[in-house]
Amino acid sequence: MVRGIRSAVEGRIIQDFESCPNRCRPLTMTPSLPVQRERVRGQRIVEVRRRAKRIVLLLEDESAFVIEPRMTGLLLLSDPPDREHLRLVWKLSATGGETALWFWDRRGLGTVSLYLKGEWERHLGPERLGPDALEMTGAQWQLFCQSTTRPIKVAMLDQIRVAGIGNLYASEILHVCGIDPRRRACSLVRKEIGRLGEAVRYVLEEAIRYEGSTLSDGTYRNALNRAGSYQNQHRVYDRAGFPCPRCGFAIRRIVQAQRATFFCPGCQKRRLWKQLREVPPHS
DNA sequence: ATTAATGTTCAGAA
DNA sequence: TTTCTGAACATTAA
Repeated sequence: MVRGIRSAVEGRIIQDFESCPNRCRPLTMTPSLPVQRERVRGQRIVEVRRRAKRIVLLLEDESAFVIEPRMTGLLLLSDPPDREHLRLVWKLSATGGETALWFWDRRGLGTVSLYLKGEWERHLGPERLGPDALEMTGAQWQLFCQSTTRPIKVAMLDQIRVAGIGNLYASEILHVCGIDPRRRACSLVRKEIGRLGEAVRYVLEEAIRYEGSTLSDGTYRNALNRAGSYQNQHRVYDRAGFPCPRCGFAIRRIVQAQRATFFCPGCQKRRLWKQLREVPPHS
């Protein structure tokens, strides 16, 4: 998302910031939209940044928008999937006219907050969000695993411990490193933790390269409303009953912490993994 | 026609 | 202190 909107947004001045007329309920916004609007009109957006799963728009007075798309929120430069669920628009100055950044959100679970200088750092800081999954060192993964007795899959979704991994990718990551999602985090041995750290980076970078997963309900789209293609690379997610691409076992769906988990009982063993090889995408 | 499932975060309870 | 539960929401599939 950040890469998709950065060049169109950085350096531009916010001419106006408004809700879009539709029949949806208003989004969660702190402070309220009119207050946000008053504060940001006329200000330049100096930087677009990512922190875990949040998008940060830094303004010239050092306040910042923090956007949480949650499940279905999209930041778009044009061409929304439908008019119905357009929620917000930033009207931006552009050379020779106006451009716009839209927030579209089918379910409306997304949030848009405007924090003052000093405030946003706290909301993105260590009490609210752990280290970014893509920046974790081996030593940090060690500490992470030692820090809890919960199942590894559940722990990976705890954004205070490690920030940036969502439900879909947690299943994919554990399959790549051959770890059973039911294993307690604190039971992993050093070699497994090393593999876990590698798999996190491998899967997330791969998913970013494919521009995310657009599932059957048409969720993620990029800034130009184009579907991603990582769903075609899924090894286990949403593939219950299909053969594992690595060992051929039928993929299973279980529920952990009220969330769906997909894994392969054949090559994600409770104990040590066996030799793993590269997993090709399913056909 | 009703119900379950979908992913994410937070408040509040265990 | 840590972990778990339910609510928030819209839409679709069962």
